Amino acid sequence: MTLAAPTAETRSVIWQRKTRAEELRLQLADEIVRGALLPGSALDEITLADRFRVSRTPVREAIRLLVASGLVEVRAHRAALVAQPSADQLAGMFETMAELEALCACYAAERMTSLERRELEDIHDELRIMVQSGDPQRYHELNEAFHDGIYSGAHNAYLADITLSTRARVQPFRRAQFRNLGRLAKSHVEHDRVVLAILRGEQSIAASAMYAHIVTVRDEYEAYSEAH
Amino acid sequence: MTLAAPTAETRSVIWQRKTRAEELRLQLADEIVRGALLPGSALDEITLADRFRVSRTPVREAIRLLVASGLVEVRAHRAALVAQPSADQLAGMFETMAELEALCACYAAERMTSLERRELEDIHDELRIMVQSGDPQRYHELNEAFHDGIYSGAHNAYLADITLSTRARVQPFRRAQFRNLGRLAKSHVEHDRVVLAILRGEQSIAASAMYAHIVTVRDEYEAYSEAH
DNA sequence: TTTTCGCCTATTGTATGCAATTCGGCCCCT
DNA sequence: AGGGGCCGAATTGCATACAATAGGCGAAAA
Repeated sequence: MTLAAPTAETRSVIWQRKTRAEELRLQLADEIVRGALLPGSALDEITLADRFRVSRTPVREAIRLLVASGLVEVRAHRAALVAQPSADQLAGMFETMAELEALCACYAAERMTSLERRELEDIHDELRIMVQSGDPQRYHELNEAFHDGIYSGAHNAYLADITLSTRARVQPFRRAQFRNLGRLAKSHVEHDRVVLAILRGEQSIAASAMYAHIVTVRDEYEAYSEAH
Repeated sequence: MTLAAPTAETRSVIWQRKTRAEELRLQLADEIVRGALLPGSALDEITLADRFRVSRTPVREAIRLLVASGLVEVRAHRAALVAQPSADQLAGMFETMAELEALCACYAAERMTSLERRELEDIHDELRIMVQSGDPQRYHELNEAFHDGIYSGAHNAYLADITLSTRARVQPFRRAQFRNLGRLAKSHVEHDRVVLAILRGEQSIAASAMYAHIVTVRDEYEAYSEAH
């Protein structure tokens, strides 16, 4: 979800190698995940084409790519909409995400190299500092890196793909969770259990700890959601 | 919105409601999964446009939809290719599929309605007959219905989606498995264990039985693959 | 006043033309 | 003779024009 460093030089190179449709896809996916484009809002082709200074063709291609990834929904002859799953669908996504993350943690405990384990521990330590300094934005970035590290540590590219994709699809519905500093501290305690189990190679403990962590994340979302 | 009766007239209307790109997507996905389009083969836009009597535009859109679903790969200014995962990637897909199917079976054992359980049993019984009559094509269709029944019985639409999608992506690499009549009988015995556990509501047994079933499917593929 | 029918407009879906880029082949140089 | 660079043909990427469709709006009838 992170874009390349925005130097003028690399941007021009990347721009020439990648197609405009691909750039648009990344940009739109980022805006949806970050919440700049809210679920249910319409993706008007002409407006987007005008905004990005391209024709409708690459805009349409980008939208089609996003459709299959689940972030966008279309009906024939209607504007594309940022996906707005029902409560049931969202519950299923959270449930599945918990299982997938737990599975990644299980495999990670089994398969991570010692280098990967050290890197995970480093990120975890940085997160501990963030809890105290209380920078939600930076915490969020490190948290993503933490989970990404576990995905790749599972040594299963396909599993990592669909887990990350699931996380992205759920992300628009849990943006406000890191405003609460108390949540950060609790989250770190949960991470702690996961890291300990992974470092020790305790697969089932890693899985259940991660599952519990995701369930807590879901509960926090639901509590926040009910209150607003 | 109410759906009209499926007379020839309304069918033509429905046909016009869908877009050509969507039709193409379904057609191409079917050909890829069925093996008419082999992994690694090029999807030439002009050839496809000519074949389906449309312009390149809907062909391109269909390809973009398939790209995001993982059945097709593209590089800028190169022809799209039917996805050809490496041995490692394929192994990861099989491993993930086993976990996802096991998870579906677990939830199905917990959540299936009595009607769903009866329908699953019916399909299972039909499969038993197919094993004896030995119609591989019909067996394949019923087998798909069997697994689909478990997916929907899990009562988690998102999990069902990604499991089905995973199955589709792996399908091109296990087409020849039902030629072997002995395999059909063994497969049915494995199904038997799964069905029994689901009907009894034994979640963990259902999951492990399904996991074992998928692992066997993978092993059969690998044996076949090595021999050819 | 309400409901229904039909036209109109705004937006999406498709076709086509042109630009950009890749790759194969040829030529030249060493 | 072999390797590297350059040019051309073919294919994809993008822009624009046109067609088709769904929903809005208004008028007319109940």
